[in-house]
Amino acid sequence: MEKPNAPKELHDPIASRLGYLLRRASATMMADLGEALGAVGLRPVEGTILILVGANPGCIQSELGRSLGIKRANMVPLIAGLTAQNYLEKSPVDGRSFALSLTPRGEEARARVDGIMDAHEAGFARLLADVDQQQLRAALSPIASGRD
Amino acid sequence: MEKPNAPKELHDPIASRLGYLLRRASATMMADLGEALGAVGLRPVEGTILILVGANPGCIQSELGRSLGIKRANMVPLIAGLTAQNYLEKSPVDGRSFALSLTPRGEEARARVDGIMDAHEAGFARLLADVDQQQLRAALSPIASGRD
DNA sequence: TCCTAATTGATATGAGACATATCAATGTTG
DNA sequence: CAACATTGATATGTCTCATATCAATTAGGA
Repeated sequence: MEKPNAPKELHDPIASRLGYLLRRASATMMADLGEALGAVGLRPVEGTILILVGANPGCIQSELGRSLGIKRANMVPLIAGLTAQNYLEKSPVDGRSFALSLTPRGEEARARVDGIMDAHEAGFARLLADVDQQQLRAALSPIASGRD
Repeated sequence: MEKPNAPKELHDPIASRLGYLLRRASATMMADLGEALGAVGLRPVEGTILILVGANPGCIQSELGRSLGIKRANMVPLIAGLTAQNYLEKSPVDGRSFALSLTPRGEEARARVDGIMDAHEAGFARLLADVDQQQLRAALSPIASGRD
């Protein structure tokens, strides 16, 4: 046989499929971001929410959910957790909804998250030296918007 | 105000991040593939396994797991399910592992899955008319291989 | 204005993906 | 042979995501 003691590697006709590549690439980046955000004690979703609230003070959790593709029901524990940890503040705007904003602690965390995300993306951008980043984003955007 | 009755849309400084785009694009394609594969009664993972076993008859489930980035523990119910439904056959090669192969029913399903996946990818390829597909795959591959 | 619709936050609940720890049986290697 | 690694399996826990339902509230059309 050609390579007697080589670890067997399967022929993979799936590896070239776009959907599969997206899934695996996304998982890789999510795992990396998750580790990086461990330094702040936040998960990627939570970091994302802080950034989004920072950019949209006064927004309500339903809007956040729509923007992130997260169902209302699943936003509840997320916002509750961030509020309980004093990252977010709620103030009633309606009889039913609350304007969200960052607490000072939340703003501090948001800034750290932003820096961590920059570094995280820069690391992967290095893997893509010879790829047109603008074109890559242009390619992914319409797919990402496909089902919201 | 500028647009009185427009549904509020948040400013989203996250939407341009590569990792986020990958995650959303991947979710969109997975959902679409999931629907398409509903016609065969298989989930995306299961379809992928049939294709992989078809291309590598005699492989064992640990190899499949490594190739797909699925932990050994999580392969067990997958292979058991496909075997119970008579898509896969096991024959002992070791005292501990089994050579996997497609049953006739499995081969038939594999062929249908392959066709469905082709159509599925073609649909999204249309969204990327002006993007170099080769370059896109070249960009994603190194990221996808980052953490296995 | 009044009645119906839709929206919001909340709760309960279930499916699926993925991880870790552990185990017995079996191979492999020094 | 003895130490180690691998395989399949089981149990278990977390996280994401989905649906159904609810009460309160708001918005819109007749």
